[in-house]
Amino acid sequence: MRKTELSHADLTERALDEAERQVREGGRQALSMRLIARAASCASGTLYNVIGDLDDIILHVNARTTEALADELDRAAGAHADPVACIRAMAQAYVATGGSDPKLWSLLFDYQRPEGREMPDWYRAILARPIETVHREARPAFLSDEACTDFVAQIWAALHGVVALSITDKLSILIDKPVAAFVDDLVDAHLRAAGVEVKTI
Amino acid sequence: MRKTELSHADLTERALDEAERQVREGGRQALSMRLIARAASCASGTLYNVIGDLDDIILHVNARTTEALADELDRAAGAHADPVACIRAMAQAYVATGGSDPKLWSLLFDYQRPEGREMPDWYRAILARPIETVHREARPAFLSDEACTDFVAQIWAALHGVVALSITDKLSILIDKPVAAFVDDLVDAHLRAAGVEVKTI
DNA sequence: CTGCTATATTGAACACTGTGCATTATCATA
DNA sequence: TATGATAATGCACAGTGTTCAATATAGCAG
Repeated sequence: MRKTELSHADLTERALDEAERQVREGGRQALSMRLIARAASCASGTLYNVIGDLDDIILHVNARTTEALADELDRAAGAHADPVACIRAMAQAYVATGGSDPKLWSLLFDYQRPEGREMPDWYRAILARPIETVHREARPAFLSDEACTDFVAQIWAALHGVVALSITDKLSILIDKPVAAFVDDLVDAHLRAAGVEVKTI
Repeated sequence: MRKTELSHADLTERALDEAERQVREGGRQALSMRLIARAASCASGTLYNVIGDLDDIILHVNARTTEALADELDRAAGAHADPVACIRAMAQAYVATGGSDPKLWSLLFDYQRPEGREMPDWYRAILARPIETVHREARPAFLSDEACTDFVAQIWAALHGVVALSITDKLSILIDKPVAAFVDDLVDAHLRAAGVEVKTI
């Protein structure tokens, strides 16, 4: 029973590659079980055995997107020693990554599990990864763990909002400055509110 | 040509009532042109003549949701004289309204027009309405128009993020305090950052 | 290497979907 | 009332996710 496990891993990868491609190009609407099966060279029924239904496939695509974000945040943080500089860089990395593949991000942001189907634990864990990265890097700038947690939660929600509005073309209703500048202001505001030492320009 | 115009208005209302009901109960997935037609007592083709395709129907449903939000913000603001109290009340009204019909709000937040089809101007105008309400009520708390605009943009994006995360069950990953308390903290932080006089607790 | 069983794969079938369009019916005017 | 324009109809088309009986295959005992 080893051979089938290997080929299952292969098939899963091919299927998710195709699913991701479809979403990137045409959003949730473009996802097609039949086309994924065709691209992965298997029957549609096989996808149900190996991965699951369309909801499960979406979950896996979202997991990939989240891990890509976590990697990007790690990269951004790695380039700076100062925690405040780290926070700024991570915020910019967040919106840059989000803006680079809007359709993929919409799937991540918007997707609600159908009622009666909870998020699996492995998925919750993956969602937590990028947040943990931010917390770890930001921690030295704060006096207590609680202060840091509150700060991270607020800035995370705010950035989520910025990217969501920006993707659906609704940020332009609020402001006309570029997103990057707006994000800088937003981060500044939160740092100031949290009482973190910030250089005034 | 008056009679048909009247019946068109009637049909539109019945169709949108049904569309809204469908979304409220089953989200975007539950929307069905055929079922809307059945409930509105007309053929599906007629909907295309009178309202448009499914994308147009979604736009109209979203317009209704936005106007309901604007009304709710007006109500919340009307109950307070002090601009800071107004801001707090409107923020709470925002998340309360958003949380009360998650599926309807997901449609409003997530919906992206298909490429090549811009948002019509009448829709952009409706989207701007609740933001204008917030700006008008918050204005006295700020020294300049620009300061107020910046504040509104930031708080609006942040609240959008909070509701979006809360709807998709992702806010619990960040914090365990109730949403209302989190929103109070968020508003406080923004007021503090903007240099508005806030009573410390 | 053969025979057999358990497991995996298949693809047709089902009940849907949005949308286009030729056909039919209805309305306003002459 | 007759006629030309306009609007409503519902079938046809090309898709959709998902199920499941039938088929093929893989792993293993002899």
